[in-house]
Amino acid sequence: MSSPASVSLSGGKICFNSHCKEVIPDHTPPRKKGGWRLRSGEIAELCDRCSCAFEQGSFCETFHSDVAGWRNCEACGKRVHCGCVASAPTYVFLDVGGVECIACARKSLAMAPNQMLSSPMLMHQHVSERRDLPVKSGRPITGPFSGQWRQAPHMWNMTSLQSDLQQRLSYEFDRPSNIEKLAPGGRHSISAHEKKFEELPERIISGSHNNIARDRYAHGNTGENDPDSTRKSVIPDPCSTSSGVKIEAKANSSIKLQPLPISKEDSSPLIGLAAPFSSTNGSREPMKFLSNQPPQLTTSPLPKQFYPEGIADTELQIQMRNGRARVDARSRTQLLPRYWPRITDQELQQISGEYPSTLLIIIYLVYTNSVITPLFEKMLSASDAGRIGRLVLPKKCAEAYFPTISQPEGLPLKVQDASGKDWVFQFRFWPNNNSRMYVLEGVTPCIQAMQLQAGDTVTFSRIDPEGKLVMGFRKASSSSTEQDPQTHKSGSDFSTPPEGNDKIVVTDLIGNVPFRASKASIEPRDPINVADRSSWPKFTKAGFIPQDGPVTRSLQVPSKRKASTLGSKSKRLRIENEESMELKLTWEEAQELLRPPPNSSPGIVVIEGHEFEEYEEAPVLGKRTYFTTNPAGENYQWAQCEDCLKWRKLPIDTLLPFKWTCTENVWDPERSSCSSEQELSLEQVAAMISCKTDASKRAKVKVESNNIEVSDGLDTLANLAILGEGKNLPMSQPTTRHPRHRPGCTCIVCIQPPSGKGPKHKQTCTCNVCLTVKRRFRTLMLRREKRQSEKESETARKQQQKPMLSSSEVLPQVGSDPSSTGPGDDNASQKEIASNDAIVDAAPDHRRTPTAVKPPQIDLNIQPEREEDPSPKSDTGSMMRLIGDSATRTAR
DNA sequence: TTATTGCATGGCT
DNA sequence: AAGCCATGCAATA
Repeated sequence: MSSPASVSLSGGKICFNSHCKEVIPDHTPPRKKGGWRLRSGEIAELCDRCSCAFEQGSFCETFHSDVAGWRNCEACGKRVHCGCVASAPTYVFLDVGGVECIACARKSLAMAPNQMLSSPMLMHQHVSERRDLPVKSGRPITGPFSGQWRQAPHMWNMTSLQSDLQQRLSYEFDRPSNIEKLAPGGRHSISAHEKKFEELPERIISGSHNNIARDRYAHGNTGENDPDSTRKSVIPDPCSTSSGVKIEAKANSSIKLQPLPISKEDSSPLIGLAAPFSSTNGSREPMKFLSNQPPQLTTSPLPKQFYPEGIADTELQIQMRNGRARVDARSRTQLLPRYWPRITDQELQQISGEYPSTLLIIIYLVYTNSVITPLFEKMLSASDAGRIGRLVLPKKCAEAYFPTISQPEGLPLKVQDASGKDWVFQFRFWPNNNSRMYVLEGVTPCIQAMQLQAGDTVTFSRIDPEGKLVMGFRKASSSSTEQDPQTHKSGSDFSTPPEGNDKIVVTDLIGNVPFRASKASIEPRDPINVADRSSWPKFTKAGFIPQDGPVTRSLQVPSKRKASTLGSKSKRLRIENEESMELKLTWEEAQELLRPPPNSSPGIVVIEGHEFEEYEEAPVLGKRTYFTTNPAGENYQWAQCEDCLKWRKLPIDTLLPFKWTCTENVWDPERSSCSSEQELSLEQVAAMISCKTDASKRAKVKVESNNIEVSDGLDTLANLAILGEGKNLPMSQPTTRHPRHRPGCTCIVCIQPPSGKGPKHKQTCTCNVCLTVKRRFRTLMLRREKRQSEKESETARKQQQKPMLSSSEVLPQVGSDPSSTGPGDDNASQKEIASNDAIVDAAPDHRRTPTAVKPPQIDLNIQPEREEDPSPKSDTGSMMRLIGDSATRTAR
């Protein structure tokens, strides 16, 4: 059975279903999901009827009802045909025996993300079957971490941008209705399909989190049972609205799972994992994952935390610790997002592209013996970092994570810093407007020891079960030139853990994003072989070097009130920018991948003076590809198979569906199967992507006010390509809600296209912004052309002479080339391809043409103007003006 | 005079 | 419009 379907006498293929025998006409295109996956990697070809049955999950019911192997789901009792390949994706095994149908498994999965260790088929299906879940309107692109933890390892491994985006666009998470589901049921066994884990340490593989989970919940599954919880436990059970899961782990081969509450406004899970990591050279590096999906602040009372009144002693805290993390999590959801310890989507993508989540957990399992709960972080204000020595604490954070204090004098609080040194701060408050203002007093020595300044971020975490508070920090990158590189690292850089401490010494468990920096220290390797144990030590060998985007510190260190106000403003502006950038990344990613649905052209809507493509039908997500030009000048694009992750060379004008696989490689029959080898080695492909990556790095957009560097979305291979280069990676900053758009706003909307204030975008810039702008431009030009054709016969005749409106007609001042034969965007991209002989990140666009021609030089740096310019030949060269003009007309 | 403390103010979300 | 919080500032040491 090497081929999905045998060939019938009539030339057509016979349905793979042995009970069917129906002939599949030759002209029938292969169904993407028509059948199950064969061992060869191919998809069993079924006739329409069988294919439908398979897709509807009724295949075995239809054809195998009288065959042995049926069992009942342990949870719902539904019949499951075990042992049949056709049903393999529809159930999972339970450790405790028995099976669970996919639906029930999914529910469990929603609450126990470590079950991503389960069948990848399950996960795959899980991801792809989320249409049943509501998608929040208005925020189609959900939080960066949405679903990431629940992806199958292989999904992570092949996480390309589209995978991530697809998930974000396609589904949200189940909201576990009760936490008890976690304890029973058992961990799903590791599927035989998932070869990646065959090499995993036995202690990990064999370990079951069940015990831990039971332990966790037996110990006090909620704060309600905690002694300290009586202080202020008026919070409803968060599980009723919880959707997130926090992962905790022990080195003794177990994982703790803790659902984290998500506010009702938030649909994404809050997933936290913090893990010190010890590499082979003995250094220890923490890791963490956190959802950075900002939840809405709720108005419910804050849950009280674990510290009893007036107690800051670690030993005592231990006694109060049972089940606390859950309460913590509940609290966190009510904190302002800006205080969330976080990792950005981009970082996660980088991480996920390189190291599947499971690996991270495993690494965590192997090397940690503590559970780390990131609590919150705060960017230091000038006041915080000043000599007064008072660190203003976000009220909700203080009330949620620090001991309750009833007197303004507060109590001493012991916090361990990155070096293991204990600090004692006075945690107190001031009455303020019928409220309280919480501060940590006496932080100056600590701040100075950490060499922190305004703009840097301090982080607070907790080590369980000790309950030890740990304080880390993250330097604002702009200080990098001012400081010793050694000290510029985050507080979690822990090359020499204190001796005699059996526990992992937690340094910065929140603010640091180890993967980001570790990336620079990772040697390039095959991202597919993620289970290769030999590659683990490479993971975190070097210290973490925060790569925060440059921040204009001067704006944040005011000395006078006036300046202070400026400082305050600038901090907020900075947050805006940070958020903008984060949003921008997402937006760019989306723009890059979204395209009009088939047989439909986008409309244009103008929002606050900026136009957006509007699709009557849902836009299509396309697969991200990379364009290359070989030495012979031939243009290709490269795409990665969704299944086997191999890279295939395709014609340049090919438009790929989001989930594209080798079987759909009709352009190269020899490589139309996952079993066929890659034309180029991963290294070679990576090298090409590297070219692109470098190029896009050079073309990064910077926000004027703080010079935050923005990276385009990196996908797996791009990650691979830049690994080991030792280059600093940009890091997104904490974000907050998006502010109103105002003059001077540098948010994603207002900076589109890149304004003249910031770094100029070159004509050859292939950043997402530019590509999108070009694409919009082309779209609008085409629309304009169409309009003109309809209204003016004379114009129509001209159009007939030049079937495609040359950009030179619209922008004669921008130096179009007479040889231009296609839309400007295509030309622009092609020019770069031709001139650079390198891969160009191709914004998916079905109008792309393979013809390499000189592009019209669209000025990407013009200042957006909102006034309508009636003249399409405005000498401003402002594409935006043109677009705006066109858009405005279109909107009419 | 300087540092510290406690509270008030006002910008901002 | 309420509340947060960055910071000013007067009182005090």
